[in-house]
Amino acid sequence: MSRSTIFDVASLAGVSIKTVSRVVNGEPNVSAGTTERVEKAVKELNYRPDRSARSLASHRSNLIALIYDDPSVYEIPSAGYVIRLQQGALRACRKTNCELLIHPCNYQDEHVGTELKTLIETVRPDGVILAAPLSNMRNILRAISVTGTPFVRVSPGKKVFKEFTVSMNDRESSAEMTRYLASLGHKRIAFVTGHPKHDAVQIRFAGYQDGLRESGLKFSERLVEAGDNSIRSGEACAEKLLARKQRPTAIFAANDDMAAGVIRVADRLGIDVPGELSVAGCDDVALAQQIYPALTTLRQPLAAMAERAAMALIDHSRVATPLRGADTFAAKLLVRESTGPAPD
Amino acid sequence: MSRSTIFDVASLAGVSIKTVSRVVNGEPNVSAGTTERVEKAVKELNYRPDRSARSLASHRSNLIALIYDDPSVYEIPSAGYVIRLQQGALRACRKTNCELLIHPCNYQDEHVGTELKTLIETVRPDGVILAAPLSNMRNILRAISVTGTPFVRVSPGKKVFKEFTVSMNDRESSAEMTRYLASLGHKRIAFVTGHPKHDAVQIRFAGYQDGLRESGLKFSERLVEAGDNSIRSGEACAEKLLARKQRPTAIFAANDDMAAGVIRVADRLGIDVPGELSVAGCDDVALAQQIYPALTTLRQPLAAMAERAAMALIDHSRVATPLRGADTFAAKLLVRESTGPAPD
DNA sequence: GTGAAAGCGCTAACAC
DNA sequence: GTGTTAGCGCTTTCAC
Repeated sequence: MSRSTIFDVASLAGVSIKTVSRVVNGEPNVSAGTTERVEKAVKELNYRPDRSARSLASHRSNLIALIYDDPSVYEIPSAGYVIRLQQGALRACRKTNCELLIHPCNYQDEHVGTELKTLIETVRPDGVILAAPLSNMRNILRAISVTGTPFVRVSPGKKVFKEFTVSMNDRESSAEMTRYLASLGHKRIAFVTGHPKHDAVQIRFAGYQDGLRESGLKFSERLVEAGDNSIRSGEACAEKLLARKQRPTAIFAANDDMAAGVIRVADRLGIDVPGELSVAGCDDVALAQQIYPALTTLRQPLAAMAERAAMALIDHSRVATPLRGADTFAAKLLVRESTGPAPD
Repeated sequence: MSRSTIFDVASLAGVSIKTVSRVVNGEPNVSAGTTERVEKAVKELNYRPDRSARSLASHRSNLIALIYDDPSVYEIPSAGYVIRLQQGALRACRKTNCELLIHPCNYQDEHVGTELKTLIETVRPDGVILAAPLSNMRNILRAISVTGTPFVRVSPGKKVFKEFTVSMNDRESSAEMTRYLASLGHKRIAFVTGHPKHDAVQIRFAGYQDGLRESGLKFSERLVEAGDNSIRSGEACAEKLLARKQRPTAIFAANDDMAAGVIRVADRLGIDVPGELSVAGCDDVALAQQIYPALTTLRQPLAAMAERAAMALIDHSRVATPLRGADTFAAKLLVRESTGPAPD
């Protein structure tokens, strides 16, 4: 059985192909009776509009491209990050009959810009979702801009471009976490900063400082160590922080991996978590629930963010809704086992 | 600047559109000089063939669909599994100018069949990659079969259908792991079976028995416990196995999660791994390297398998190469910290 | 409210 | 080797 076309439906329903097109696309100006007959014919013939023909005629591909940094298979955090982005974007695509094209790439590659430009010119998606850390990089943003394809940035740290952006309220959430720790009685709350290139993670540092201030604690550089987002760097920072004579009673790390590193070191040093030391992270990666004690952390609503991004792009391509400004999503503070009252 | 079409290239190069088409598609029967002029024009105009027009005319979508069970975000093993599949399939797609469409779905949903049928009829991919555990399920296989779209099954346990299949040599590899444990001097090697619906995992049990036989050890049902692939089930099995008076000195689990559960229980019971008990898993999920001691395991070359699957489908769609039989990929035995010589 | 006609940009089939 | 001609199955435009 070869596929039925719009002509088959039209002749079965006794109408013109244009009317079928109207019904199929939910356009107005079709009488109820006609609509019904057409729908019956569609069902009877198991008719599905041909994507290619539709795209060719309408100049819309109904394709959304999701671009992200290629996760190393063995870095769970990235794998989970990517999966959540995909899940959110797919949700929007399914609602709207779009398809999602995924494109992992290496943000350190000096040719990414060209690669992405070629990709977009070849595929011609209706919109592009650019996930962090790619969404911060000027060379990448520029390469995509020149194609003229609408794009949305997910979790960019700085709002350098004017394009639409979805992000978590990193600063407020980090302040909230800090206040939460202070509310447990902690006075010496340390912070482990993240990779300097990862802006979102930098903003959390500012939030930490806000939180201290709001809790009436004062900031001290002796309570800050610089990591690079890796577990190992978290360990290194923890070793320094826990070697201080005035050792912190709480450590808040700019991401979960580093927080996991902190816990690991505490374990090695025989420091009880959370009895003697509270540890908090950020991101709620899968690891956060696997380690012992399970990590108190902030969950970035990534799927919701990606869904919003995809939806905005699709709307924009169909009804030309504007694509500017920023949508902020509140992080959720997940209290688990790694935080508790400050020791006396 | 609006996109240039094949006509623009043709007129700039002073040839017909058919000649441009020939050059762009690498078809024979074009003189070197003409080819050169056309290529120059292509470059000058930054011409990219339009996917939709091409698909419409050629009846090929240049789309490959990758279908897999939707990973729960917090189950790392699945996230890593999916990412590896995607990476492999994408590799093949990039080499061949295809695009990859991903479609996570819930294999327990009673309507998956219909869902996938609709997906395929709507998208019309040139081929479908079906990953385990979906690749075993008759209702799903049937739904895809009726669409007539070529498909490849990844890691199906049983070879029920005649379609092309890529898989790991589960049986041989499990036998190898068992022989490896025996070679360390272990006499009582226990096995934790996996979810009865997950066929690949079942075959490992057969491989375990092969390995015992090949090592001159005899099989005993008292050394087997039935799990369901979850960490928790691994813990339950370990509790039973380690409660035996004649306790095993090695436990081989049909997947890594269950092996992790075994290690967790050993830890709780104060049994040293690998001093008093060797533990081995299967799959090399991310978790395998995160736990302490790091898990000795078998790595399924998922990315290579998915790449092969995608490549086979693309070849098939372009040059009608047959799509039958099975490709087997050897697993890699990764010796890490959880296995060691048998205690005296 | 409905329809006719003209493409969208390419490939396929065949002619030269 | 190269060109001509017809579609592919839809949307768009405009007429009624």
